[in-house]
Amino acid sequence: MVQRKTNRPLRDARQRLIRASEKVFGQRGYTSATIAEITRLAGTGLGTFYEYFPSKESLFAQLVEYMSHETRAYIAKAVERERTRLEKELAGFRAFFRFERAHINLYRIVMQSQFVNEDLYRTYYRRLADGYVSGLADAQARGEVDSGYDPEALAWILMGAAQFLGMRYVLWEHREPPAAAQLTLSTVLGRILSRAEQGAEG
Amino acid sequence: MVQRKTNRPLRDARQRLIRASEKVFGQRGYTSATIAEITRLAGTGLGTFYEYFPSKESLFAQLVEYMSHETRAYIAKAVERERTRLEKELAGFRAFFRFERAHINLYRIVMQSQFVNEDLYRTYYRRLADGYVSGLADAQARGEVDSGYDPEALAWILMGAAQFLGMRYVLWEHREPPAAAQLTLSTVLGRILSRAEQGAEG
Amino acid sequence: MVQRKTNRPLRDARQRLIRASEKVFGQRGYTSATIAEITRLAGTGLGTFYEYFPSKESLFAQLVEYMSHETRAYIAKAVERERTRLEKELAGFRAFFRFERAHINLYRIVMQSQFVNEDLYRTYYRRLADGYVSGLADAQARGEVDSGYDPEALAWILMGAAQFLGMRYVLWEHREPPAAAQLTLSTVLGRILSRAEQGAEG
Amino acid sequence: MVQRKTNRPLRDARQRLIRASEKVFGQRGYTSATIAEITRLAGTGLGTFYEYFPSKESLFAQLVEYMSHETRAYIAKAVERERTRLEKELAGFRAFFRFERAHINLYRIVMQSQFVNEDLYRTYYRRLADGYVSGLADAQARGEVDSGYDPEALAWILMGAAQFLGMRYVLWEHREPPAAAQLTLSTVLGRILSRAEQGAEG
DNA sequence: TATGAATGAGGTTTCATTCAT
DNA sequence: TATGAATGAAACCTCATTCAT
Repeated sequence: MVQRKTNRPLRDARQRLIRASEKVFGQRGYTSATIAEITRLAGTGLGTFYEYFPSKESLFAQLVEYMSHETRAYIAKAVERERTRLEKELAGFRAFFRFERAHINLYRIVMQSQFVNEDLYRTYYRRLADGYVSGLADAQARGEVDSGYDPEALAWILMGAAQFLGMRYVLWEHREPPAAAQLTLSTVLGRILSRAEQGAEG
Repeated sequence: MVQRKTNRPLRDARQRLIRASEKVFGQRGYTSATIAEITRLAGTGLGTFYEYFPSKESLFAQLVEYMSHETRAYIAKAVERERTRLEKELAGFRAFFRFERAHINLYRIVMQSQFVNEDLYRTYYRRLADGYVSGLADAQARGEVDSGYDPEALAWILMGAAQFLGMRYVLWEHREPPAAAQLTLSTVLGRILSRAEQGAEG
Repeated sequence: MVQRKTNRPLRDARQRLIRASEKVFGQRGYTSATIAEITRLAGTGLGTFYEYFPSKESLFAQLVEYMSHETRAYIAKAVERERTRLEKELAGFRAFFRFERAHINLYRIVMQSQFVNEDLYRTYYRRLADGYVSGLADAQARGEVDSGYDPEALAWILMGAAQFLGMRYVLWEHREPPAAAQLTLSTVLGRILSRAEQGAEG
Repeated sequence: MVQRKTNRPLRDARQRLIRASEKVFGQRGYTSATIAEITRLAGTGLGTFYEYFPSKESLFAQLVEYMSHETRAYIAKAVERERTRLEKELAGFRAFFRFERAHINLYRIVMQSQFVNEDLYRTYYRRLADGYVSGLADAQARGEVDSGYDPEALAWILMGAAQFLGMRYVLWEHREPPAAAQLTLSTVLGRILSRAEQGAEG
């Protein structure tokens, strides 16, 4: 009852759809993004979307998962080259800024996930936090970091700092934090991560 | 079906709508929230909504604006009682957690505003940052805080820490950060905000 | 984000939708029928449909329910005027043909219900059968009808006869069964419903 | 994913598709049935369907045609062994129930055809009726059956009885009509088909 | 001959907004 | 001023059919 037109084979339709959806989700937001716009940008037919993804939300979730792995892998690689906890943290922050800058649309997607499927979002940060927590706990065990800290709380403090600096400079101004900010950041990290017991309140 | 049928002016219809929308936006999210649900909860007719607000987005924006003032006023009041910058910061963080806990729905609204109207969101944090920046700059001028810091960067670092601790404990677990986290927080703030020049990198 | 045009008040929108849907369901069939065509025929906006019915299937089910009540009420009224079981049966058959003729579209809807929601369909005939069964059992108790019959089986035999004559003449040729058919029918009913024990096999 | 990958001709692909479609049409219904599900069940590629059938509707029509021949052949064979009209009718009814039970899916297909292509359905019953009509006319000519009957009307009455008993017991309860129903049926047929002129109304 | 990726028309449903009352 | 019935744009998703391989 319904007729169709042509069907020239597609190259890499899946990749093209992912790439297009990154852009559309990132710029329009999850709700305003439409499958039609994604497929238009990808140069595929509308139905082709559903050859590769079972639903709009599913693709979105895949994108968040992908970001989760990529972010952590990228940061982990940058961190593993460093020696001290402080150096590792600094390298981690910088890697995060670089990565975010290279994937601004994907980053917006992570933030959106809060309102699409909160579990996705929590899992994203929970996993990121776990990396921090174990790194900090190790450093504490080695006597490198003040053992009075609750590693969980410190992890979230550091993630918050990274996220907000990233938002302020990378997301909003499309650049990495300027020199003054980077210097402030390293001072702050240096003070937090030294072993000296001074400075702690009662 | 059990609604009022007369046309006599509604006592505080506007306030009731705002209150209802707070809840609905906070729980359903901006997109899933419907005017119908808001008016149902407010006990007004559907059309009444448009007597007080020109659009859904407009109400949402007002809510964010409202949150912006309330948050800052609440924190400012808590802070002004304190003497040193460190005490002020600690009091500020704690006030923030309390406020967030008392207005969880409103808080979700702030986060959503990113995807409804990004300006709202930026303005919210920009204003919050401005408070921090001037407080920090004053403290630096008084020699109370390390003058090497870029106040802007430090403000975003501190806001990030507050937001993420708040998200982790208040938003997700509906409680204020536990003692260990609070202790870690005060240690961290103590180290960051002391004047001592040690600990800074390069 | 979406603007609307006008909204002249509608008279009897619900009734107009029901009437239109009867026609569209009856002629196009459940699946081919579209809400758009129903509302077009009813002269309402598309969205108006959902002011009165929660879904396409729901309206369809209501139509079948409605037919169930109407058919039985109509037949019951025709039957109650008659004295003997045979007269009642004959009157019932004729009432059925008249009713079917007056509601051809609705009748098609009943048949379709088999493939939309089988319970609807079964319930329709189950209820109709129950009426037959109790009428026949009463007549048997009074000694008016051969007590060797299984009333359930006889009910379905009679319903089948009515349905198929109705289909053959009313549905397909839009007329009541011609005289020869009516005569045959009354002969057949007469033979079946007489008390005489002759003629039974085994 | 575990499908054949070569292009060698499929053994009986056509038969396999027919068999599969029988099941899928019978269980899902015409509209809900998908070509993809049919080919999956048949173990052929999706495109292969169109090597053998020009369209979904065409296959469906073939199935109905097939049922038409099979039903009549099966009944005819059962009937031809019997002598009297009454015996033939009884044998015909029983054959019908057996056949229906063995082809429940196909039977649903016949009922659906009403809403796919009404001609298919009418032809199905028209042909079945023709068999009855000529059998009854012959019996009337031989003086075996009351010559006052309109054979056409009687044919539809008998078909209706068979269909409804079949629906009630075979389709819905997956068994042949129980003894009491069979006895009632033979009594009814016996009374209808005897030559005696008594019992007719008016 | 056999395959399955590609296609897009078409359908149902939602909901912000309007406006006659 | 308060109301809610009316509206239709817009979105997601399905699936029969085509055709390059």
